[in-house]
Amino acid sequence: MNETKIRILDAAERLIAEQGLDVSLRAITAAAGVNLAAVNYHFQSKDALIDAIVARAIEPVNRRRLEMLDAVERESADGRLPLEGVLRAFLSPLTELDPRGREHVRALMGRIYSVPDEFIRRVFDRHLAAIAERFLEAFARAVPELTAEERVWSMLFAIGAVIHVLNWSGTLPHLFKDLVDVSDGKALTERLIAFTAAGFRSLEHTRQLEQSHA
Amino acid sequence: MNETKIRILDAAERLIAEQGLDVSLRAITAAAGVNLAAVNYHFQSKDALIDAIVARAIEPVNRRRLEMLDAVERESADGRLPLEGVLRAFLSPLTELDPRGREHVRALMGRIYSVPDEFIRRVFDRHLAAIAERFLEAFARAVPELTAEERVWSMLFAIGAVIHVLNWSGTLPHLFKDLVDVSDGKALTERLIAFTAAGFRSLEHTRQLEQSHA
DNA sequence: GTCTATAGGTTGATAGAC
DNA sequence: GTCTATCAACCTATAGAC
Repeated sequence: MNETKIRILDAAERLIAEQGLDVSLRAITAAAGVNLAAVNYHFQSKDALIDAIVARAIEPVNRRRLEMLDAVERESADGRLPLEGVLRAFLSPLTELDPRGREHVRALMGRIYSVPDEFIRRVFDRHLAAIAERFLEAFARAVPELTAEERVWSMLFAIGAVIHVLNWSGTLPHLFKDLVDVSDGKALTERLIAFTAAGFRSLEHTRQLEQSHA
Repeated sequence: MNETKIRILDAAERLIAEQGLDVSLRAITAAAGVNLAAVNYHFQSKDALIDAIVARAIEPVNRRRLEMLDAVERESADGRLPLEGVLRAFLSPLTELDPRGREHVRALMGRIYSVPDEFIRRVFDRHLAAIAERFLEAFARAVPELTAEERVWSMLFAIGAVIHVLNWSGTLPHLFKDLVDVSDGKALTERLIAFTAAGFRSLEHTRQLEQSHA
C-alpha cells in the first residue's frame, strides 16, 4: 500500500480514537503531514476513509476471535464447550489489542461501538453480524441451560462491559487514580472472563430458583 | 421556565439521542418550531445548551439512585448491605427511565456515557464523581471480601453492561429481531442485577481459589 | 501522485429592527 | 422575547497545474 495512504490511515485512526468520528479532514491531513487533497485521491470520500479505518480495526480482532473459537471447539471432546474458553475467544482479542505504541486502538474500538444508530447498524451488518451469530451458537453449546433470549442478553452485557472499559480507557486513570491499571491487558482479561462467566451462569440459576418456588 | 426554552430542550434532547452531540442548532430550532436566535438568547451558547441537557437527564437519575441507596442502608441492621439491593439502586433508575413517550432518554443516557475523553471528563467531574464514590462505599459494605480495585472494576463492568444496552436500545430490535424486548425495563433490570451480582461475587471466588491453590 | 486554489455549502454566533 | 439578516469561520470535495 502507498505510504501516504498509510500515513493518512494512521493519523485518522489516532484522531478518531481521541476525538470521535467528526474530525475534519484538515486535522487528519495536517497530523499526517500530507496534503488535504490526498484524502480524496487515495480514498474517494471521508465516509470511505472512515469505513477503511473501521475495517482495519475490527477485522484483525474478528480473525483472532474465530481462530481462538476454532481451537476451543477442536479441543472439546463432547458437544459441550467450556464457557470460559468461549468468553476468552470473544473478549481477549479486544482487551489485549495492540500492546505497544498503539494503545489508542482500544479507544478507537470503544468509539466504534458507541456511535449513533444509523452508523452502528452499518458496522454491525458489515463486520459484527456473522461474528455474533457464530458466538451465539458457541454460547448455546457452553450454557445450553439458557434460553436463546438469555444468551443474547448475556452476550450484550459482556460486550458492554469490555467496550465501556475500552471507551473510557483514555480517561480512566484520571477518574480513579491509583485504583485501575488499564495498561495490564491480561489482568483485565481475567477479571472480565470471571465476571461475565458468572453472569452467564447466574441467569440460569435465577430461573431454576423461580421454577423451584413454583 | 419559559415555554420556548423547554421546547428547545425537548427537541435537542430527542435529536441528540438519535444522532449524537453534533446536531446543528438549525436542526434543533427547526424541530422545536422556534427561531434560530432563540438558542443563543435563552442559553448563551451551544455548549451551555448541551450542559443543560446533560444535567436535566442525569440529575433525576442520581436523585433516585441516592433515594434507593438510602433506603437500602436504613433497612440493613448490621453493617453489611445486600448486594442485589445496592445494584438495584445503581441500575434500575437507568433501566426504568421515563417509561412512556420519552424512550429516547435511554438512548440519550447511553450517548452521554460514550463520548470522547475531554467531554466525559467534564460530565464525570460534574455529575458522576460523587455518585461513584458513594456507591463504591456501598459496594464495600456489600462485598467486603473484594479489594478496592476489584470493586472499581466490577462497578465499571456493571456500568458498561447497562450503558451498552441503553446505547444500542434504538437499534437492538433490528439487530436481534424477536430475541430482545428492550421495552420491558423491569425484566431488563432483573437480568442485569442477577448478571452483575454474580459478576461481583465471582472475583472474590476467583481469588479464594488462587489462594487455596497456593 | 502531489500540489494550489477555489467552489459551494454548512456551521455557531450576533447585531439590530420590532 | 422574538424575528430577519448577515458575518466570519469552518467544512468536504474537486478542478486543473505541475
